[in-house]
Amino acid sequence: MPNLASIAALIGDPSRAAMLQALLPGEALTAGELARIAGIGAAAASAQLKALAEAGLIAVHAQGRHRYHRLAGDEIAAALETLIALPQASPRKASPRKAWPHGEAFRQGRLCWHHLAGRLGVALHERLTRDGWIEAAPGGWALTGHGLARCNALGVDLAAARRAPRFACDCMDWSERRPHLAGGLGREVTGLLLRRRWLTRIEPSSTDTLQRRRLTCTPEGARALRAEFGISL
Amino acid sequence: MPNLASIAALIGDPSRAAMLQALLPGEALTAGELARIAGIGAAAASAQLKALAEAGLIAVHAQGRHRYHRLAGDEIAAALETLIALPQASPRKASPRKAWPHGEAFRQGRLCWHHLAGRLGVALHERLTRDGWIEAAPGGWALTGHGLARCNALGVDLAAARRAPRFACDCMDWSERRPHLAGGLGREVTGLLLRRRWLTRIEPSSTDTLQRRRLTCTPEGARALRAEFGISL
DNA sequence: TCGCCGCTTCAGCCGGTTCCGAAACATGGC
DNA sequence: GCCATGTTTCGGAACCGGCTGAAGCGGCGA
Repeated sequence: MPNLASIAALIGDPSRAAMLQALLPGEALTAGELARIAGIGAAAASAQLKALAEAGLIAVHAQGRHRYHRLAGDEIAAALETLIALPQASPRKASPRKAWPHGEAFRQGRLCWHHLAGRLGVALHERLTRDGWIEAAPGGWALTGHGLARCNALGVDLAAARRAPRFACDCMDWSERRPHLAGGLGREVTGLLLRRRWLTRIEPSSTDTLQRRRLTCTPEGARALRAEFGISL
Repeated sequence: MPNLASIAALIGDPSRAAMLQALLPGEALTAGELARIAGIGAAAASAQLKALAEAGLIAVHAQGRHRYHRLAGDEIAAALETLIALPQASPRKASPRKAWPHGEAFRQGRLCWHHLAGRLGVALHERLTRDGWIEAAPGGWALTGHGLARCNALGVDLAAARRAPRFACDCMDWSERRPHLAGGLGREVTGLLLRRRWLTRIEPSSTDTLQRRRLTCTPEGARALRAEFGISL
Protein backbone atom coordinates (compact mmCIF):
# COMPACT_ATOMS: atom_id res chain seq x y z
CA MET A 1 0.00 0.00 0.00
CA PRO A 2 2.78 2.50 0.69
CA ASN A 3 4.15 1.55 -2.71
CA LEU A 4 2.90 4.67 -4.38
CA ALA A 5 4.59 7.05 -1.98
CA SER A 6 7.90 5.25 -1.79
CA ILE A 7 8.29 4.81 -5.52
CA ALA A 8 7.19 8.32 -6.35
CA ALA A 9 9.51 9.73 -3.72
CA LEU A 10 12.35 7.84 -5.29
CA ILE A 11 11.60 9.39 -8.66
CA GLY A 12 10.87 12.72 -7.07
CA ASP A 13 14.38 13.71 -6.12
CA PRO A 14 15.86 16.06 -8.73
CA SER A 15 19.15 14.20 -8.95
CA ARG A 16 17.57 10.80 -9.28
CA ALA A 17 15.00 12.10 -11.73
CA ALA A 18 17.75 13.50 -13.94
CA MET A 19 19.51 10.15 -13.91
CA LEU A 20 16.35 8.26 -14.77
CA GLN A 21 15.57 10.63 -17.60
CA ALA A 22 19.07 10.17 -18.92
CA LEU A 23 18.49 6.43 -18.98
CA LEU A 24 15.20 6.69 -20.88
CA PRO A 25 16.75 6.23 -24.32
CA GLY A 26 17.68 2.74 -23.22
CA GLU A 27 21.44 3.06 -23.11
CA ALA A 28 23.43 1.91 -20.11
CA LEU A 29 25.49 4.67 -18.51
CA THR A 30 28.28 4.52 -15.96
CA ALA A 31 27.99 5.94 -12.47
CA GLY A 32 30.37 8.76 -13.37
CA GLU A 33 28.40 9.80 -16.42
CA LEU A 34 25.21 9.83 -14.43
CA ALA A 35 26.85 11.87 -11.72
CA ARG A 36 27.87 14.50 -14.26
CA ILE A 37 24.42 14.53 -15.81
CA ALA A 38 22.79 15.02 -12.42
CA GLY A 39 25.36 17.64 -11.48
CA ILE A 40 26.44 15.98 -8.25
CA GLY A 41 29.59 14.35 -6.98
CA ALA A 42 30.50 10.74 -7.44
CA ALA A 43 29.79 9.95 -3.82
CA ALA A 44 26.26 11.28 -3.90
CA ALA A 45 25.56 9.63 -7.22
CA SER A 46 26.70 6.30 -5.89
CA ALA A 47 24.28 6.50 -2.99
CA GLN A 48 21.38 7.48 -5.21
CA LEU A 49 22.06 4.75 -7.72
CA LYS A 50 22.20 2.23 -4.94
CA ALA A 51 18.77 3.32 -3.77
CA LEU A 52 17.34 3.11 -7.28
CA ALA A 53 18.78 -0.34 -7.77
CA GLU A 54 17.45 -1.62 -4.46
CA ALA A 55 14.00 -0.44 -5.42
CA GLY A 56 14.26 -2.31 -8.68
CA LEU A 57 14.02 0.74 -10.88
CA ILE A 58 17.42 0.28 -12.48
CA ALA A 59 19.63 -2.70 -13.15
CA VAL A 60 23.39 -2.64 -12.67
CA HIS A 61 25.98 -4.44 -14.70
CA ALA A 62 29.58 -4.38 -13.51
CA GLN A 63 32.22 -4.43 -16.20
CA GLY A 64 35.79 -3.93 -15.13
CA ARG A 65 36.05 -0.78 -13.08
CA HIS A 66 32.91 0.64 -14.63
CA ARG A 67 29.40 -0.03 -13.45
CA TYR A 68 26.76 0.32 -16.11
CA HIS A 69 23.28 1.32 -15.08
CA ARG A 70 20.12 0.95 -17.13
CA LEU A 71 16.39 1.03 -16.51
CA ALA A 72 15.12 -2.24 -15.15
CA GLY A 73 12.38 -2.75 -17.70
CA ASP A 74 9.80 -1.48 -20.11
CA GLU A 75 7.29 -0.80 -17.37
CA ILE A 76 9.69 1.55 -15.65
CA ALA A 77 10.27 3.51 -18.82
CA ALA A 78 6.57 3.63 -19.58
CA ALA A 79 5.75 4.88 -16.10
CA LEU A 80 8.38 7.61 -16.38
CA GLU A 81 7.02 8.70 -19.71
CA THR A 82 3.53 8.82 -18.27
CA LEU A 83 4.70 11.11 -15.50
CA ILE A 84 6.61 13.34 -17.89
CA ALA A 85 3.50 13.66 -20.01
CA LEU A 86 1.32 14.61 -17.07
CA PRO A 87 1.78 18.38 -16.89
CA GLN A 88 0.69 18.63 -20.48
CA ALA A 89 -2.42 16.75 -19.51
CA SER A 90 -3.59 19.16 -16.84
CA PRO A 91 -5.32 21.90 -18.76
CA ARG A 92 -5.59 24.59 -16.13
CA LYS A 93 -7.49 26.82 -18.48
CA ALA A 94 -9.27 24.08 -20.40
CA SER A 95 -6.89 24.48 -23.30
CA PRO A 96 -7.77 21.59 -25.56
CA ARG A 97 -4.82 19.55 -26.75
CA LYS A 98 -2.12 22.04 -25.99
CA ALA A 99 0.96 21.52 -28.12
CA TRP A 100 3.62 19.42 -26.50
CA PRO A 101 6.31 21.92 -25.53
CA HIS A 102 9.10 19.87 -27.02
CA GLY A 103 7.69 19.99 -30.46
CA GLU A 104 6.02 17.83 -32.95
CA ALA A 105 9.26 16.14 -33.95
CA PHE A 106 9.32 14.46 -30.57
CA ARG A 107 5.87 13.15 -31.16
CA GLN A 108 6.78 11.77 -34.56
CA GLY A 109 9.27 9.20 -33.40
CA ARG A 110 11.32 8.61 -30.28
CA LEU A 111 12.92 5.95 -28.17
CA CYS A 112 10.96 4.69 -25.18
CA TRP A 113 13.27 2.50 -23.15
CA HIS A 114 14.86 1.02 -26.26
CA HIS A 115 11.92 0.49 -28.47
CA LEU A 116 10.17 2.70 -30.94
CA ALA A 117 7.47 5.11 -29.73
CA GLY A 118 5.51 8.01 -31.10
CA ARG A 119 3.52 8.02 -34.31
CA LEU A 120 6.00 5.68 -35.96
CA GLY A 121 5.84 3.20 -33.11
CA VAL A 122 2.07 3.19 -33.05
CA ALA A 123 1.88 2.81 -36.81
CA LEU A 124 4.27 -0.13 -36.69
CA HIS A 125 2.27 -1.80 -33.94
CA GLU A 126 -0.89 -1.37 -35.93
CA ARG A 127 0.58 -2.86 -39.09
CA LEU A 128 2.06 -5.85 -37.29
CA THR A 129 -1.27 -6.75 -35.71
CA ARG A 130 -3.42 -5.92 -38.69
CA ASP A 131 -1.25 -7.71 -41.22
CA GLY A 132 -0.97 -10.77 -39.06
CA TRP A 133 2.70 -10.69 -38.10
CA ILE A 134 1.81 -11.17 -34.45
CA GLU A 135 -1.15 -12.61 -32.59
CA ALA A 136 -2.36 -12.37 -29.02
CA ALA A 137 -0.69 -14.78 -26.63
CA PRO A 138 -0.67 -15.18 -22.85
CA GLY A 139 1.11 -12.17 -21.42
CA GLY A 140 1.57 -10.37 -24.71
CA TRP A 141 2.09 -11.28 -28.34
CA ALA A 142 3.58 -14.15 -30.31
CA LEU A 143 4.82 -14.29 -33.88
CA THR A 144 2.62 -15.95 -36.46
CA GLY A 145 4.13 -18.11 -39.16
CA HIS A 146 3.87 -15.19 -41.50
CA GLY A 147 5.55 -12.86 -39.01
CA LEU A 148 8.32 -15.35 -38.38
CA ALA A 149 9.12 -15.54 -42.07
CA ARG A 150 9.08 -11.79 -42.50
CA CYS A 151 11.28 -11.17 -39.48
CA ASN A 152 13.83 -13.70 -40.66
CA ALA A 153 13.80 -12.16 -44.10
CA LEU A 154 14.42 -8.74 -42.60
CA GLY A 155 17.19 -10.00 -40.36
CA VAL A 156 15.58 -9.46 -36.97
CA ASP A 157 17.57 -11.22 -34.26
CA LEU A 158 14.76 -13.33 -32.87
CA ALA A 159 17.05 -15.31 -30.61
CA ALA A 160 18.03 -12.12 -28.81
CA ALA A 161 14.40 -11.07 -28.65
CA ARG A 162 13.42 -14.33 -26.98
CA ARG A 163 16.06 -13.88 -24.33
CA ALA A 164 14.23 -10.79 -23.03
CA PRO A 165 11.98 -11.15 -19.97
CA ARG A 166 9.02 -10.73 -22.29
CA PHE A 167 9.11 -11.50 -25.96
CA ALA A 168 6.54 -8.97 -27.14
CA CYS A 169 4.03 -6.85 -25.28
CA ASP A 170 2.26 -3.52 -25.44
CA CYS A 171 3.58 -0.28 -24.06
CA MET A 172 1.22 2.66 -23.83
CA ASP A 173 2.21 5.60 -25.94
CA TRP A 174 1.32 8.75 -24.07
CA SER A 175 1.48 11.06 -27.05
CA GLU A 176 -0.66 8.88 -29.29
CA ARG A 177 -2.76 7.18 -26.62
CA ARG A 178 -2.40 3.88 -28.37
CA PRO A 179 -0.03 1.00 -27.71
CA HIS A 180 3.31 0.53 -29.41
CA LEU A 181 5.42 -2.59 -29.48
CA ALA A 182 7.66 -3.36 -26.51
CA GLY A 183 9.47 -6.39 -25.20
CA GLY A 184 12.40 -8.15 -26.80
CA LEU A 185 10.84 -8.04 -30.25
CA GLY A 186 10.24 -4.31 -30.00
CA ARG A 187 13.84 -3.79 -29.02
CA GLU A 188 15.27 -5.92 -31.79
CA VAL A 189 13.08 -4.47 -34.50
CA THR A 190 13.98 -0.96 -33.41
CA GLY A 191 17.65 -1.88 -33.35
CA LEU A 192 17.36 -3.19 -36.88
CA LEU A 193 15.70 -0.01 -38.11
CA LEU A 194 18.48 2.04 -36.58
CA ARG A 195 21.29 -0.18 -37.91
CA ARG A 196 19.88 -0.01 -41.41
CA ARG A 197 19.65 3.76 -40.98
CA TRP A 198 15.97 3.75 -41.83
CA LEU A 199 15.64 5.73 -38.65
CA THR A 200 18.31 7.96 -37.14
CA ARG A 201 18.85 9.69 -33.84
CA ILE A 202 18.58 13.39 -34.51
CA GLU A 203 20.92 14.65 -31.81
CA PRO A 204 22.52 11.66 -30.15
CA SER A 205 25.13 13.82 -28.44
CA SER A 206 22.78 16.41 -27.03
CA THR A 207 22.89 16.91 -23.30
CA ASP A 208 19.13 17.34 -23.27
CA THR A 209 17.68 13.93 -22.52
CA LEU A 210 14.55 14.62 -24.49
CA GLN A 211 16.48 15.64 -27.57
CA ARG A 212 18.64 12.56 -27.39
CA ARG A 213 15.59 10.37 -27.76
CA ARG A 214 14.21 11.97 -30.88
CA LEU A 215 14.15 9.77 -33.97
CA THR A 216 13.55 10.74 -37.55
CA CYS A 217 12.95 8.78 -40.69
CA THR A 218 15.56 8.94 -43.46
CA PRO A 219 14.41 9.18 -47.11
CA GLU A 220 15.42 5.61 -47.77
CA GLY A 221 13.77 4.66 -44.51
CA ALA A 222 10.49 6.11 -45.67
CA ARG A 223 10.67 4.00 -48.82
CA ALA A 224 11.66 0.89 -46.92
CA LEU A 225 8.98 1.27 -44.27
CA ARG A 226 6.37 1.54 -46.99
CA ALA A 227 7.74 -1.46 -48.84
CA GLU A 228 8.31 -3.72 -45.86
CA PHE A 229 5.55 -2.74 -43.47
CA GLY A 230 3.11 -0.71 -45.52
CA ILE A 231 3.64 2.36 -43.36
CA SER A 232 3.32 5.66 -45.18
CA LEU A 233 3.90 8.92 -43.41
CA MET B 1 12.37 19.42 -17.97
CA PRO B 2 12.16 19.42 -14.16
CA ASN B 3 8.59 18.23 -14.56
CA LEU B 4 9.38 14.66 -13.72
CA ALA B 5 11.03 15.44 -10.42
CA SER B 6 8.52 18.01 -9.24
CA ILE B 7 5.46 15.92 -10.03
CA ALA B 8 6.91 12.73 -8.64
CA ALA B 9 7.98 14.55 -5.49
CA LEU B 10 4.45 15.79 -5.09
CA ILE B 11 3.11 12.26 -5.30
CA GLY B 12 5.99 10.93 -3.27
CA ASP B 13 5.02 12.33 0.10
CA PRO B 14 3.23 9.70 2.20
CA SER B 15 0.41 12.02 3.24
CA ARG B 16 -0.25 13.30 -0.24
CA ALA B 17 0.01 9.82 -1.70
CA ALA B 18 -2.60 8.55 0.75
CA MET B 19 -4.92 11.37 -0.24
CA LEU B 20 -4.45 10.72 -3.93
CA GLN B 21 -5.08 7.03 -3.49
CA ALA B 22 -8.24 7.81 -1.57
CA LEU B 23 -9.42 9.90 -4.51
CA LEU B 24 -8.75 7.19 -7.08
CA PRO B 25 -12.30 5.76 -7.05
CA GLY B 26 -13.44 9.08 -8.46
CA GLU B 27 -15.41 10.42 -5.54
CA ALA B 28 -14.88 13.93 -4.25
CA LEU B 29 -13.83 14.08 -0.59
CA THR B 30 -13.68 16.98 1.82
CA ALA B 31 -10.47 18.31 3.30
CA GLY B 32 -11.35 16.89 6.69
CA GLU B 33 -11.97 13.41 5.37
CA LEU B 34 -8.70 13.46 3.51
CA ALA B 35 -6.90 14.67 6.62
CA ARG B 36 -8.26 11.73 8.59
CA ILE B 37 -7.33 9.30 5.82
CA ALA B 38 -3.80 10.62 5.69
CA GLY B 39 -3.56 10.65 9.46
CA ILE B 40 -2.54 14.29 9.78
CA GLY B 41 -4.08 17.43 11.23
CA ALA B 42 -6.37 19.74 9.36
CA ALA B 43 -3.70 22.39 9.01
CA ALA B 44 -1.22 20.06 7.37
CA ALA B 45 -3.87 18.60 5.10
CA SER B 46 -4.89 22.03 3.95
CA ALA B 47 -1.34 22.88 2.94
CA GLN B 48 -0.88 19.61 1.08
CA LEU B 49 -4.15 19.91 -0.77
CA LYS B 50 -3.23 23.42 -1.80
CA ALA B 51 0.02 22.16 -3.26
CA LEU B 52 -1.74 19.37 -5.13
CA ALA B 53 -4.30 21.77 -6.52
CA GLU B 54 -1.69 24.28 -7.64
CA ALA B 55 0.11 21.53 -9.52
CA GLY B 56 -3.12 20.62 -11.27
CA LEU B 57 -3.33 17.14 -9.82
CA ILE B 58 -6.62 17.70 -8.05
CA ALA B 59 -9.57 20.00 -8.59
CA VAL B 60 -11.38 21.76 -5.76
CA HIS B 61 -15.05 22.56 -5.52
CA ALA B 62 -16.26 24.74 -2.65
CA GLN B 63 -19.73 24.01 -1.36
CA GLY B 64 -20.82 25.81 1.74
CA ARG B 65 -18.27 25.30 4.45
CA HIS B 66 -16.99 22.12 2.83
CA ARG B 67 -14.39 21.96 0.14
CA TYR B 68 -14.61 18.92 -2.07
CA HIS B 69 -11.44 17.62 -3.69
CA ARG B 70 -11.23 15.24 -6.60
CA LEU B 71 -8.60 14.12 -9.07
CA ALA B 72 -8.20 16.60 -11.90
CA GLY B 73 -8.62 14.14 -14.73
CA ASP B 74 -8.30 10.72 -16.24
CA GLU B 75 -4.63 11.14 -16.99
CA ILE B 76 -3.87 11.75 -13.35
CA ALA B 77 -5.70 8.62 -12.31
CA ALA B 78 -4.02 6.59 -15.02
CA ALA B 79 -0.58 7.81 -14.02
CA LEU B 80 -1.22 6.94 -10.39
CA GLU B 81 -2.38 3.48 -11.35
CA THR B 82 0.73 3.00 -13.43
CA LEU B 83 2.92 3.87 -10.48
CA ILE B 84 0.96 1.63 -8.13
CA ALA B 85 1.39 -1.22 -10.58
CA LEU B 86 5.14 -0.72 -10.85
CA PRO B 87 6.48 -2.79 -7.97
CA GLN B 88 4.70 -5.78 -9.37
CA ALA B 89 6.54 -5.11 -12.59
CA SER B 90 10.05 -5.29 -11.18
CA PRO B 91 10.81 -8.97 -11.05
CA ARG B 92 13.87 -9.05 -8.85
CA LYS B 93 14.19 -12.76 -9.31
CA ALA B 94 12.82 -12.94 -12.84
CA SER B 95 9.50 -14.25 -11.64
CA PRO B 96 7.33 -14.22 -14.73
CA ARG B 97 3.90 -12.67 -14.29
CA LYS B 98 3.78 -12.71 -10.56
CA ALA B 99 0.25 -12.61 -9.23
CA TRP B 100 -1.01 -9.17 -8.39
CA PRO B 101 -0.88 -9.04 -4.59
CA HIS B 102 -4.38 -7.67 -4.28
CA GLY B 103 -5.94 -10.60 -5.97
CA GLU B 104 -7.60 -11.50 -9.17
CA ALA B 105 -10.87 -9.86 -8.18
CA PHE B 106 -9.18 -6.51 -8.46
CA ARG B 107 -8.10 -7.36 -11.94
CA GLN B 108 -11.58 -8.41 -12.97
CA GLY B 109 -13.21 -5.03 -12.62
CA ARG B 110 -12.43 -1.80 -10.81
CA LEU B 111 -12.90 1.91 -10.93
CA CYS B 112 -10.13 3.98 -12.48
CA TRP B 113 -10.92 7.61 -11.81
CA HIS B 114 -14.64 7.08 -12.34
CA HIS B 115 -14.70 4.85 -15.31
CA LEU B 116 -14.54 1.11 -15.67
CA ALA B 117 -11.17 -0.64 -15.76
CA GLY B 118 -9.86 -4.17 -15.57
CA ARG B 119 -10.95 -7.06 -17.71
CA LEU B 120 -14.50 -5.73 -17.86
CA GLY B 121 -13.37 -2.29 -18.96
CA VAL B 122 -11.11 -3.68 -21.64
CA ALA B 123 -13.82 -6.02 -22.89
CA LEU B 124 -16.29 -3.15 -23.09
CA HIS B 125 -13.83 -1.00 -25.01
CA GLU B 126 -13.20 -3.79 -27.44
CA ARG B 127 -16.89 -4.40 -28.08
CA LEU B 128 -17.67 -0.71 -28.58
CA THR B 129 -14.95 -0.34 -31.20
CA ARG B 130 -15.48 -3.67 -32.87
CA ASP B 131 -19.25 -3.40 -33.06
CA GLY B 132 -19.10 0.12 -34.40
CA TRP B 133 -20.53 2.08 -31.49
CA ILE B 134 -17.61 4.50 -31.61
CA GLU B 135 -15.13 5.54 -34.27
CA ALA B 136 -11.80 7.31 -34.15
CA ALA B 137 -12.04 11.10 -34.01
CA PRO B 138 -9.51 13.88 -33.41
CA GLY B 139 -8.38 13.58 -29.82
CA GLY B 140 -10.24 10.39 -29.06
CA TRP B 141 -13.49 8.75 -30.10
CA ALA B 142 -16.89 9.85 -31.37
CA LEU B 143 -20.20 8.02 -31.38
CA THR B 144 -21.38 6.52 -34.64
CA GLY B 145 -25.04 6.68 -35.60
CA HIS B 146 -25.41 3.14 -34.37
CA GLY B 147 -23.70 3.96 -31.09
CA LEU B 148 -25.87 7.02 -30.59
CA ALA B 149 -29.02 4.99 -30.97
CA ARG B 150 -27.81 2.27 -28.61
CA CYS B 151 -26.72 4.74 -25.95
CA ASN B 152 -30.05 6.52 -26.06
CA ALA B 153 -31.87 3.21 -25.85
CA LEU B 154 -29.81 2.26 -22.81
CA GLY B 155 -30.36 5.62 -21.15
CA VAL B 156 -26.79 6.92 -21.17
CA ASP B 157 -26.73 10.61 -20.29
CA LEU B 158 -24.92 11.83 -23.37
CA ALA B 159 -25.44 15.49 -22.52
CA ALA B 160 -23.48 15.00 -19.31
CA ALA B 161 -20.84 13.06 -21.19
CA ARG B 162 -20.37 15.89 -23.66
CA ARG B 163 -19.84 18.39 -20.88
CA ALA B 164 -16.65 16.57 -19.85
CA PRO B 165 -13.31 17.99 -21.02
CA ARG B 166 -13.04 15.07 -23.37
CA PHE B 167 -16.00 13.12 -24.67
CA ALA B 168 -14.33 9.75 -25.10
CA CYS B 169 -10.71 8.70 -25.11
CA ASP B 170 -8.47 5.78 -24.22
CA CYS B 171 -6.98 5.14 -20.83
CA MET B 172 -4.29 2.51 -20.54
CA ASP B 173 -5.21 -0.42 -18.36
CA TRP B 174 -2.11 -1.51 -16.51
CA SER B 175 -3.40 -4.92 -15.54
CA GLU B 176 -4.62 -5.85 -19.01
CA ARG B 177 -2.16 -3.77 -21.03
CA ARG B 178 -4.92 -2.69 -23.36
CA PRO B 179 -6.98 0.49 -23.41
CA HIS B 180 -10.30 0.93 -21.68
CA LEU B 181 -12.84 3.67 -22.25
CA ALA B 182 -12.34 6.99 -20.46
CA GLY B 183 -13.66 10.51 -20.85
CA GLY B 184 -17.20 11.68 -20.28
CA LEU B 185 -18.69 8.71 -22.11
CA GLY B 186 -16.71 6.26 -20.04
CA ARG B 187 -17.90 7.94 -16.88
CA GLU B 188 -21.56 7.98 -17.89
CA VAL B 189 -21.62 4.41 -19.12
CA THR B 190 -19.99 3.25 -15.91
CA GLY B 191 -22.44 5.28 -13.87
CA LEU B 192 -25.30 3.64 -15.73
CA LEU B 193 -23.96 0.15 -15.12
CA LEU B 194 -23.69 0.91 -11.42
CA ARG B 195 -27.15 2.51 -11.18
CA ARG B 196 -28.73 -0.50 -12.84
CA ARG B 197 -26.79 -2.70 -10.45
CA TRP B 198 -25.26 -4.65 -13.29
CA LEU B 199 -22.02 -3.91 -11.49
CA THR B 200 -21.65 -3.31 -7.76
CA ARG B 201 -18.95 -2.01 -5.49
CA ILE B 202 -17.81 -4.93 -3.38
CA GLU B 203 -16.76 -3.04 -0.28
CA PRO B 204 -17.68 0.60 -0.73
CA SER B 205 -17.16 1.32 2.96
CA SER B 206 -13.74 -0.27 3.29
CA THR B 207 -10.97 1.95 4.53
CA ASP B 208 -8.58 0.27 2.12
CA THR B 209 -8.53 2.39 -1.00
CA LEU B 210 -7.86 -0.54 -3.23
CA GLN B 211 -10.75 -2.53 -1.85
CA ARG B 212 -13.12 0.37 -2.28
CA ARG B 213 -12.47 0.38 -5.99
CA ARG B 214 -13.24 -3.24 -6.65
CA LEU B 215 -16.26 -3.95 -8.84
CA THR B 216 -18.05 -7.18 -9.45
CA CYS B 217 -20.71 -8.26 -11.90
CA THR B 218 -24.13 -9.23 -10.55
CA PRO B 219 -25.93 -12.26 -12.04
CA GLU B 220 -28.41 -10.04 -13.82
CA GLY B 221 -25.51 -7.84 -14.88
CA ALA B 222 -23.84 -10.79 -16.56
CA ARG B 223 -26.99 -11.48 -18.52
CA ALA B 224 -27.46 -7.83 -19.43
CA LEU B 225 -23.86 -7.32 -20.51
CA ARG B 226 -24.14 -10.27 -22.81
CA ALA B 227 -27.45 -9.09 -24.23
CA GLU B 228 -26.56 -5.43 -24.65
CA PHE B 229 -22.86 -5.53 -25.42
CA GLY B 230 -22.09 -9.10 -26.30
CA ILE B 231 -19.67 -9.42 -23.41
CA SER B 232 -19.46 -12.89 -21.90
CA LEU B 233 -17.25 -13.56 -18.94
C1' DT C 1 -27.20 37.57 16.61
C1' DC C 2 -24.62 34.02 18.65
C1' DG C 3 -22.12 29.83 18.68
C1' DC C 4 -20.48 25.80 16.16
C1' DC C 5 -17.91 23.84 12.64
C1' DG C 6 -14.86 23.38 8.65
C1' DC C 7 -11.09 25.28 6.69
C1' DT C 8 -7.06 28.30 6.13
C1' DT C 9 -2.99 31.02 7.53
C1' DC C 10 1.02 31.85 10.36
C1' DA C 11 4.90 30.91 13.32
C1' DG C 12 8.09 27.67 15.10
C1' DC C 13 9.95 23.24 15.81
C1' DC C 14 11.58 18.96 14.36
C1' DG C 15 13.10 15.18 11.48
C1' DG C 16 14.73 13.38 7.38
C1' DT C 17 17.49 13.68 3.29
C1' DT C 18 21.07 15.16 0.43
C1' DC C 19 25.29 16.90 -0.32
C1' DC C 20 30.47 17.22 -0.01
C1' DG C 21 35.34 15.93 1.33
C1' DA C 22 38.38 12.45 2.78
C1' DA C 23 39.65 7.93 2.83
C1' DA C 24 39.36 3.13 1.39
C1' DC C 25 38.59 -0.40 -2.13
C1' DA C 26 38.85 -2.42 -6.80
C1' DT C 27 40.39 -2.62 -11.45
C1' DG C 28 43.38 -2.09 -15.38
C1' DG C 29 47.55 -0.26 -17.64
C1' DC C 30 52.42 0.62 -17.33
C1' DG D 1 54.79 -3.82 -8.39
C1' DC D 2 53.11 0.93 -8.82
C1' DC D 3 50.11 4.44 -10.23
C1' DA D 4 45.86 6.30 -12.34
C1' DT D 5 41.04 5.89 -12.64
C1' DG D 6 36.39 4.67 -11.25
C1' DT D 7 33.55 3.66 -7.46
C1' DT D 8 32.05 3.04 -2.72
C1' DT D 9 31.87 4.02 2.35
C1' DC D 10 31.99 7.11 6.20
C1' DG D 11 31.38 11.35 8.85
C1' DG D 12 29.56 15.82 9.32
C1' DA D 13 27.13 19.88 7.98
C1' DA D 14 23.43 22.28 5.80
C1' DC D 15 19.23 22.48 3.80
C1' DC D 16 14.44 21.57 2.86
C1' DG D 17 9.93 20.13 3.91
C1' DG D 18 6.22 18.61 6.85
C1' DC D 19 3.81 18.68 11.27
C1' DT D 20 1.60 20.84 15.27
C1' DG D 21 -0.79 24.50 17.83
C1' DA D 22 -2.96 28.84 18.00
C1' DA D 23 -5.41 32.31 15.77
C1' DG D 24 -8.44 34.12 12.06
C1' DC D 25 -12.07 33.77 8.41
C1' DG D 26 -16.46 32.29 6.54
C1' DG D 27 -20.73 29.55 6.26
C1' DC D 28 -24.53 27.43 8.66
C1' DG D 29 -28.12 26.60 12.08
C1' DA D 30 -30.50 27.93 16.34
